[in-house]
Amino acid sequence: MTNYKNNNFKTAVTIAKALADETRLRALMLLADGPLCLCQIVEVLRLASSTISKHMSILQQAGLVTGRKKGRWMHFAWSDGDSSPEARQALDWINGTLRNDDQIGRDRQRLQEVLAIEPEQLCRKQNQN
Amino acid sequence: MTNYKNNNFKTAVTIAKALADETRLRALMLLADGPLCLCQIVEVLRLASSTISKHMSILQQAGLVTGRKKGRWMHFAWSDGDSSPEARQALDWINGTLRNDDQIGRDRQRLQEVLAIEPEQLCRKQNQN
DNA sequence: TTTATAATTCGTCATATAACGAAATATAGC
DNA sequence: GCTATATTTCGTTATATGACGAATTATAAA
Repeated sequence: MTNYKNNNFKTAVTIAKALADETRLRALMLLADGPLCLCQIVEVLRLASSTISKHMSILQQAGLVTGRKKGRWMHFAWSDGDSSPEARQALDWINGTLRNDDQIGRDRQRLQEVLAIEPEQLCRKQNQN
Repeated sequence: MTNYKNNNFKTAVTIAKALADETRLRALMLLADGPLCLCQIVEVLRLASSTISKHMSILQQAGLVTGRKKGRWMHFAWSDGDSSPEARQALDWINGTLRNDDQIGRDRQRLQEVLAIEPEQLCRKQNQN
């Protein structure tokens, strides 16, 4: 007999909602090979930085992604170790499902181009409009 | 080299969207022990039958659930065998995550009461308001 | 064929969500 | 301290979604 309050339900809904958006899935999959800063994700997905920031916040709240401030830059990464088992399983599912997807492949290709640009130059370009 | 068009992305988004709703997760988990007809799900979740019908349709489109007409009744069940691997993995994830959840447990308990009532009586009650 | 009824579809409303640009915040470098 | 700048927060707008009841559809029984 246990009094343990099993609250996986809220967690699962939060995770599923976080995954239920094309932009967030693409952003999540961009992190497959390592951390990225916001402006790099912005450059690949071609959306406003405020929009991407909100999306990353939702992914963080679901425990799928960690965001660490390194100087002026935020480094977003998959939350492998320190996340809930539910989040880790969800990451496995998404990664297994989308690893070979075409859209994700195109995004990764564009990421390679973006990685060739200095991050500083990238952000300056984005903020000068 | 392959020309195979890998379209998992749309599939994954559809599945994640299907899972991103409390009512749908509860309905999905109600099917853990076997098929149910619409009016039974309606009785447990206490929502309008049109609402539940829409939810089940979304779960079906995502490949998570099958609906078979048996006479006047629809029998909804997990789509174990004939679904996409993505859907099956998603089902595994959700089932593993929510199997011991409190909310899901309460729903199952109520399902036991509902299963004690004849389906015919159940539906008549629902349609006479 | 007519009637009853389980489920679905349709029309409507209220709420939630995603997008943007502008303003605010926080950190690095001077 | 001040200035530049990467990111976040805020306010707004358009679209998506979930709920309901009424109308429709499809099947069983009479």
